[in-house]
Amino acid sequence: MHDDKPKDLSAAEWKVMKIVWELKKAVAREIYAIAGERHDWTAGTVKTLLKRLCDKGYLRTTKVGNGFVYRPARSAISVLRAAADTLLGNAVPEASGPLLAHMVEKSALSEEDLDVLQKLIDAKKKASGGKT
Amino acid sequence: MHDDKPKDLSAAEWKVMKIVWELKKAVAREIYAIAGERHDWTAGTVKTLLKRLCDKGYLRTTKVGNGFVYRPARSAISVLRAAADTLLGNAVPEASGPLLAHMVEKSALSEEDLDVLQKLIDAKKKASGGKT
DNA sequence: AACAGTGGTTGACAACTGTAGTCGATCCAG
DNA sequence: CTGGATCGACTACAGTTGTCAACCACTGTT
Repeated sequence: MHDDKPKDLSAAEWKVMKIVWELKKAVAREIYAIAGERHDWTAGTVKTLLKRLCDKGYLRTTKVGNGFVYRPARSAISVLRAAADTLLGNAVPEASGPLLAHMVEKSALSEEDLDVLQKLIDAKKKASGGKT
Repeated sequence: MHDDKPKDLSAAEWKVMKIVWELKKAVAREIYAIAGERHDWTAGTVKTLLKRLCDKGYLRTTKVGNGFVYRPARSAISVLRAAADTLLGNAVPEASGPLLAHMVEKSALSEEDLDVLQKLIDAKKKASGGKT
């Protein structure tokens, strides 16, 4: 296609994306409602953001009746990963550890998530442990 | 002064901050040099960014001779934490686990960092393990 | 004291963002 | 089919960001 360089999301766009990721698919009205509640945005504002997100390739639409059904064109996790990479790229290396620690603390993680992380960390320890 | 609401850093500003965080303190010339190498920015560009960072309260300056010595007004880790919180806030909850996993994989972590994380995760597991 | 360098301040300008209203097409109820 | 409700496209507009050049003040040198 042509999303070679996926343009980054702006703050407001993230918020709209979050709504759509949560709903998985949604029509305008639903999005306006949640966005209105959550951020006090008028429909006009959300319209613009939806449009921009379509243009940027983050949303796919299918015509239905009067309007569209919106659904994510990219998974939340993949977009988040990219954002995380940027964040890590901005981090001075000594800060990565504390940064990760902070995030782990702040996150609500399931047992499974914790297991996965635990294993990952174990593996990393073994891998690096081999140094003199 | 006026850092009630620390304005967010823009992408370019992060890059300059990173340089200053790395150097801990630096004069213009040093920053121009690294920024030039790293991002192909002209001195003019960096000047503007430095100015904006001062205005936003991210850099403190002390007059020395002709110009300033720049140094971070906020620690890298605290700024990163804030950015991380934003990121987590943008994440749909199911994604936090995978997100963290991705970041742990991608980061270069010291043994100590790994220890800290391990303990954190253990603690979390125990805390949540008591259910059923 | 005059000058060349270095560096901060300003001004510029296009692109992107945040916010939102208007308008014409479309759909549903009557 | 007619009228009201929706919805997406388009327009608007101020503020932020990315990029820089021009200008001016201060420094250190000769």
